[in-house]
Amino acid sequence: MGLPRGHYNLREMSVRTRFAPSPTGYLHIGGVRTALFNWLFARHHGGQFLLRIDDTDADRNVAEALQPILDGFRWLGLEWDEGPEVDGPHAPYYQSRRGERYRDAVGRLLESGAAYRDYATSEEVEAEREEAQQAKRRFIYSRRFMAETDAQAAAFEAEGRRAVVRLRMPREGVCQFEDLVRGPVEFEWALEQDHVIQRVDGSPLYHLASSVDDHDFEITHVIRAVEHLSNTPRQMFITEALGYTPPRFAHLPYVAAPGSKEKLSKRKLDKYLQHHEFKRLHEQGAGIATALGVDVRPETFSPVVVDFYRQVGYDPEALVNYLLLLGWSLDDHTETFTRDEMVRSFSLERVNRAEASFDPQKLLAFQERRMQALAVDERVHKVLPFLEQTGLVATPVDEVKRARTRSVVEAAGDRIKVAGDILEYPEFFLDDDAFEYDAKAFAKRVAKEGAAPLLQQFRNRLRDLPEFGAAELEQALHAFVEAEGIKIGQIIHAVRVAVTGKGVGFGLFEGLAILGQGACLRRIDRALAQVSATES
RNA sequence: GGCGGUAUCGUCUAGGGGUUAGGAUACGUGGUUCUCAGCCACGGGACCGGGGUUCGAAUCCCCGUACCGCUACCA
Repeated sequence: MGLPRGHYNLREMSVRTRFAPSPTGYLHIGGVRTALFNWLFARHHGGQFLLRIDDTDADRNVAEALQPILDGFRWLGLEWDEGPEVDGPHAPYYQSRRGERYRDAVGRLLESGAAYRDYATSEEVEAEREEAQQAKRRFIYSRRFMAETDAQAAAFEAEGRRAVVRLRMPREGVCQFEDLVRGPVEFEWALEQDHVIQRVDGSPLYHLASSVDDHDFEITHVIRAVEHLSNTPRQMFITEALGYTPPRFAHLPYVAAPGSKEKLSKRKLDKYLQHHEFKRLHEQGAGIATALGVDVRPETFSPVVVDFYRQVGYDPEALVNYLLLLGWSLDDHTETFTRDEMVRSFSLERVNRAEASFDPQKLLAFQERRMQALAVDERVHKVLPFLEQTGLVATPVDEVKRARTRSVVEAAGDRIKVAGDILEYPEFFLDDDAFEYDAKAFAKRVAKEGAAPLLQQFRNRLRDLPEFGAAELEQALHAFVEAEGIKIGQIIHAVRVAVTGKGVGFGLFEGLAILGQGACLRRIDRALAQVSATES
């Protein structure tokens, strides 16, 4: 504890950070948190944030797999200053198109002796590794197949061997650096392997490409997840061997799975679904997605993936605000941040060092708070696409339906927590004979002994009402209750079920007023007809 | 196995040699109400263990323990 953090002078430096997604087809929630911190750090210092595509290993369709990721960044409002689609002075930003730079770097490393051609097969190296492990020794590659001269290389090649390029790592001393989150860090060089930086086929490996690009793109601060902490020495070695100045490093704790300290993974959805709250989050989303006709297979639809939140109608500000506080805090009480406030107050000094598990409940709480803070019209705007997508209103929506939507949103109030929750109220958009009755609620409230006659009488009162506003309706119902000498519960639930099909919902009088007199009467008649049909 | 990291309510966290260890979320109880949601009030809930230093340790040091990460011709 109390480790000194890095103090450095940023006045003369233009801060440049990067996030480097591989084109996998989805944007991982943990990745977003890392990207967010990079973005915030750059914005805070008035610098640039760039996106670089790590596709050195990709034989897939990069464009297709990249699109959802770029869409995700845009949805979250994490605009990049240089990178795919926007380009910039250091283009291209795809590693697959920078082969020349990497080959050049390998050539220089070879020339200076910082790297060597190695003619061992992976099996041979693996055998050495096994042997060391058996003997409980540290594994250090023998460099048995190292070719230092062209003659040696030719000899190996005559045997039919082909070379990878390995780093000639130091075998004594320590690698030290100051991590901006974790303080001073030390690794023994001798524990480092002679990492491969170029494959047999001549393609570059990650550490080489990354180190070269970070220099080429003038990255000043590499902010990434801790799993890269132990990769740092080899990258510093490459960087320095190339004669470059290494960037500053900051290693963030990773986002852990709900209720655990394990790294959150895209592949373990089944496991997370055993976590009660995570399951609820997923189910709530799946309900909305199903109504939308969205594919909910786990490969594409998972709360681990950012797209999930976009699809079910979360507000990106809520997600970002939640993620910000996962591993970072300003003080002991500030929870809600606007984008400007985040940018203004973010600093690496206040990043936590321990991993933080993803808490679905807290995310939902941020989302609810955010929705509550939005004006009705803003919520209407968010909700409309969901109604359009399900055909509940036409595209584009007409003024009548827009007004109806507004009324429902206003009446539903806090009940609409994510925009997709509007789909809980289809009865306000469907014809009087098209919405469904919840069988259980119907049996309990309408088909129940004595309920129908009361409903019939109250229907007639509604028919005779000159004004059909919520206040008049409330007054009418209370008058009815008093006249009949019944309890309010005996009639109000029956009316709700008859008119909305459900036992639960927002204020009944608001609901009746929204539907209007004609619809209410027709709906009650429909319910009463259904009662007599079952009775006979 | 080796190397590295981390440890405060269930969860996210603030704090930090002497505090009633603070907030948020979740949870419980009560209130408001036509149901649900919300809102209001109240409540229970934490410094991983053991040594050491010290008048005093949750805080500093050491040793354990647990959890996690890395240990690729992946990124």
